[in-house]
Amino acid sequence: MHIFDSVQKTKREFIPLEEGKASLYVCGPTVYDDAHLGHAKSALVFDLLTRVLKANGYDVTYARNITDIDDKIIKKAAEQNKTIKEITEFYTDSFHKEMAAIGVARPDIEPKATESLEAMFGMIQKLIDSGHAYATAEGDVYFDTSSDSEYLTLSKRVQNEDERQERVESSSLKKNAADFALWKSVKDGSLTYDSPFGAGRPGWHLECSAMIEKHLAKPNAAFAVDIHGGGADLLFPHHENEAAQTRCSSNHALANYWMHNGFVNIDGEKMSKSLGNSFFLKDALKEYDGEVLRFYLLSTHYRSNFNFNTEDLLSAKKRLDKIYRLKKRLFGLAESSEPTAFKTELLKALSDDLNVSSALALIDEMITKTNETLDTAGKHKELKRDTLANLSFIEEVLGFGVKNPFEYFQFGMDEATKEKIAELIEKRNEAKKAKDFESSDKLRDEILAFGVSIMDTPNGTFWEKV
RNA sequence: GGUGCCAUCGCCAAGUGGUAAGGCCGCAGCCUGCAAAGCUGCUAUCCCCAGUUCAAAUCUGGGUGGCACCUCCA
Repeated sequence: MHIFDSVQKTKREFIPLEEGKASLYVCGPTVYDDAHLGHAKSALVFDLLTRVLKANGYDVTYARNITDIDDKIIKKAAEQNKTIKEITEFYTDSFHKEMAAIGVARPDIEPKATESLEAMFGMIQKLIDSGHAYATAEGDVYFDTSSDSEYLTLSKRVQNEDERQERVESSSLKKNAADFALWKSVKDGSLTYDSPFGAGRPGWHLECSAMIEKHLAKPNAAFAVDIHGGGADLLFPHHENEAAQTRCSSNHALANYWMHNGFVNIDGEKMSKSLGNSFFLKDALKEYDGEVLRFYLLSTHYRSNFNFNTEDLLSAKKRLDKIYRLKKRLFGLAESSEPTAFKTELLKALSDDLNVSSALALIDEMITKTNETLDTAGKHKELKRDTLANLSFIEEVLGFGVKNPFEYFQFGMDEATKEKIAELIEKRNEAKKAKDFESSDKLRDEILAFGVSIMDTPNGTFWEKV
């Protein structure tokens, strides 16, 4: 399998630190607000990555953190007159629910900042002891970027001297402008923790490095983890700083492979709160089946920027519909456990840096070919068994088509409406039987008015939400 | 200003040296009482200019046009 390494800027073959195993760490959300489509995209990308790694036989350990210590959380709590814990628990819970709705599995490890303080203290101490960090008179602890000869090699950034001078003056206690906080002295009582360095809060970058050491790092490997992922905006300064902390406090570099997913824009504009409802995942879930959102957000390569708009989403839905129609066509039949050429090809496409587009092309070709054969006379027993196996594989590795196909096509329809439609279909079939096509067509118009389409098949009349 | 990314059919989108995947939309047809679904057929030489090469959407240089990061935002 091959992965595009966003630090080396090239596609590299994936060779794990430990044979047969893969460790993955992804920067998760700060739980102070509802998840937006960008969070969904990131979670989806790395959910797909773990599935593809597993399908390739790797024993995957996936960790994604929850940042529950942050100034924005404190601000929100104050605004809503709630406790920090009420805020973080509420948004952690909604994050989990919404991710589940788009088929994102929970990571194996989900560390929280509040539960990782000891690990952070240990890392700060190591950095101080080794001369990579210093405490100021005000009680803050900073990472000394000038002590790390490899600083900025990750993001390949060039320090701007003018800007640097300017910032040094505005923050006189820092040795270098680029130095970042490991521990922030806070004495207002809003949210402070006792530490060997005084009361305060950890710097944001620290938790990821500390959690990785605590949960994933292997003692004698050249890298702490195989893969580190996150949004494209995290490369600098977040990941640059994480990498610096880790290499200066341990005997290994942070990650062998770095993966960064592209951004989600809305109708051509960068997401901003002023754009309203489509911004949040929870609002999108009211309008569309979570799996449609999953399919749509995953249908473009993860490294490209993604432009979310209704037209393309509907186009994606139609594509997913085809998978479900084939499922419907083969509903209730037994599947083969034999390998198929399709499965091999699909995994091959996805193993090439998650080339979902190629995978979808293979899926569509498989569906068309299968339908074509099924349209001809014959039982096609083997084809049906293999096709079901193919569909199962699509579910496993891409998470598409996991629902009951009949329920999928009834998204958002209440029971009363469903019963009403069933009644009208019954009446229409009677009219059809009597060859009273005028009545049957009138009844069909009534059914269509519910926003569904209907289809007469040899197995009866079915309807689908449009 | 610094660093980097991108530009393929009306729309979405693969493809990193060998003569352009797939989907949506559209048109024609098969099927159907008529539809829907399904199936068949049809639709691009890859932003512009120059260069390298037997051969370039794919490499190099220049241009134009988008975009991202450089402010603890995925």
